[in-house]
Amino acid sequence: MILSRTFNRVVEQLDAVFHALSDPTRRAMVRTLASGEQTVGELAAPHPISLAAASKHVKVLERAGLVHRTVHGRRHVCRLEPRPLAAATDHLRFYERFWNDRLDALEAFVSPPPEESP
Amino acid sequence: MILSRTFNRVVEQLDAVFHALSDPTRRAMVRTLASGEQTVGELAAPHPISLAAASKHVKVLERAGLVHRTVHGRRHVCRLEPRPLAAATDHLRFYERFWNDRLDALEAFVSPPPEESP
DNA sequence: CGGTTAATTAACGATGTGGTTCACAATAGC
DNA sequence: GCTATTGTGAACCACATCGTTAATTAACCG
Repeated sequence: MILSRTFNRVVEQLDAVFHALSDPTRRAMVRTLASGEQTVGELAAPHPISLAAASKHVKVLERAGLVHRTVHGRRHVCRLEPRPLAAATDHLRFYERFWNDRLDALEAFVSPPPEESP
Repeated sequence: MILSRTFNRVVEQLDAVFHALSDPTRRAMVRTLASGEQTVGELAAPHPISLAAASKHVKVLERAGLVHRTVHGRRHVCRLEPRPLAAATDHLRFYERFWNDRLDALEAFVSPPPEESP
């Protein structure tokens, strides 16, 4: 019961992380945050959207656990949280062997390697 | 011009891939496909949804380039395509060093390593 | 041929998304 | 204290999503 609740939390977290990353503006914000903390305004600046829209994006990132916010006076300083990114990467890494095999097979098909000497 | 169009295609592809992965049913389908080809019906079977709903999910995966479909008579056989997964993984791997550093810093904070002998 | 099976398409509804504008709260600074 | 700055919240719009059911297409099979 507790286990299944925990499982659900993990699944929903993954949902939220992938959904957060499915928007190019938010991916750009994450990239920006990788180089250091930024306020909501600074995150919004490079994008042709209103501050209110940017605020919503930040909230999506926050809900996904990708961003942590610290309020300093009237400035909201955002910091990138590494763990959900690591979790998402882990999830994809599950397929690594699979797509290595598949891509190797593809390459082998395109340019077959020389036969071993019999 | 051509370059920017190409860039847009890549960005939209990433959008589509992350969006496709943001749904737990679709992630489960992808996992299933990692163990071999499956028809739409077989992909639908484990999930408590109609075949029509599953068909839509498959279409989303297809649009993201994650799945390739081969029609054999009335059966639509789906195969996992590795490249978009590799692309998404690459995108996340950009942050790998970042979150390694951050997690190391966190761990160091929680349990400081012994001081070097002075 | 007729019936069954596999899958898509269409139409609908509830809900979510991404954007806007405007009003508001709270802090900073003169 | 007044004003400008920073950010959120609410209301709204157009559109996408995820599910349903019902109708339709296409292929297999007895």
